[in-house]
Amino acid sequence: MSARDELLRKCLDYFLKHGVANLSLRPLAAAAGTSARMLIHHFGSKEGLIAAVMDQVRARLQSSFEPLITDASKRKPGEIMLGFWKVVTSRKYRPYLRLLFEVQILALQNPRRYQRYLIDTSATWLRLIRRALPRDKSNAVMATLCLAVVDGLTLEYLATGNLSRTSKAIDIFLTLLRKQK
Amino acid sequence: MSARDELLRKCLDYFLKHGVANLSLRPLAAAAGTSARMLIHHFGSKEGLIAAVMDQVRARLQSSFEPLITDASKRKPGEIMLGFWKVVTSRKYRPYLRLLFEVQILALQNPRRYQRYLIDTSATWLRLIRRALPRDKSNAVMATLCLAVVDGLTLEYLATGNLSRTSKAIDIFLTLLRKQK
DNA sequence: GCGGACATGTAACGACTGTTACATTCATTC
DNA sequence: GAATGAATGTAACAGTCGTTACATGTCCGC
Repeated sequence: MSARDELLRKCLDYFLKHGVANLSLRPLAAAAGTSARMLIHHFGSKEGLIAAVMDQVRARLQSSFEPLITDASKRKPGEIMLGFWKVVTSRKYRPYLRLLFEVQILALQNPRRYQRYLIDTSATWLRLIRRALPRDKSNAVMATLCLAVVDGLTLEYLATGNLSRTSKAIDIFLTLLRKQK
Repeated sequence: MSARDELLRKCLDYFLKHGVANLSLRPLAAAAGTSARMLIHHFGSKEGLIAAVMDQVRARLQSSFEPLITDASKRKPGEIMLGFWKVVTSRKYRPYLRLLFEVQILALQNPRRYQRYLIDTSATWLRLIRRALPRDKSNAVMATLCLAVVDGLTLEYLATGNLSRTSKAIDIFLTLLRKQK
């Protein structure tokens, strides 16, 4: 593993802990056991560093959702949504989701700087959900609703830490979906 | 209207445009036609300024949702949710919602600084929705779900600007709710 | 042993940060 | 009319920011 990769890993850890909104090179460098000088040297600029780290975030998340994607055709929609919810609320991925939401919100206020990190986020997830739903004319809208439910409940879970109530809400939603047919 | 109130109004406008994450006194002062010196003089500190502005945001939002709250008992749950959706997606309130989401996300990474601005946000809305739903044992969880739907769809709407698709998703959700009974 | 590319440390640059000291104006009150 | 206190302008403080110039070290191919 190259020195740059090692550094990238430590930077990712720091991002997951401290977010990206108020990121400052010197404290990050100190935590990673190096200097701001070296961060710029390896990543070109602060922008480049953020891009590299966020690419890493996206890669890790995508690999985590890969099983859900590949097995999508063999499962019921409800199972897939529950699978999503399990990953999204696991302690391991909590900081990742926090980071994703942070970038999404920052992009709302500062599109020029952050919007590029959103390219895949919403569209990819929407596409995935659409594949798991019946291919009728309401497919796109229904996928929008399912994504919104997971998003909204994830946000509520991150804010309050109340896993029980939010998980029950997912269950109710899946019940509504079943009764619909 | 006192000079402070006038200043506060201009600061609020600036917050709605530029957010709070990367707020800097000097550009804000320039936009408000004053100096950083005077901002500190009137509000004590940057912290005090943010608190004053966010209080203003909360007050304006609450007054906007007041009709929905007072008439809640006379309407069907679906109507109330649609009313919420109308307010939340109106051009006028778009920047307010952006700001609210921003503060919520910032609070996730920096609770000490921002959590106080969240005190009412989630709990108040949840309480309101609960009052509009049947008082059965699933009341709290159902309210959680409804709030998450509005939250998730609002976020999607803010990010993509696609009002048609997100509005249709709300409609589908309300249809699911009606079929449930 | 030598040269050359790369890694790294030190220190600094200029810009920007919130905040404050000092001076001045202005209106009001005794 | 003098005095007092608030409003405001100017300039600076000490600190942090991303970035860079310069020097030193370190390792590899020849």
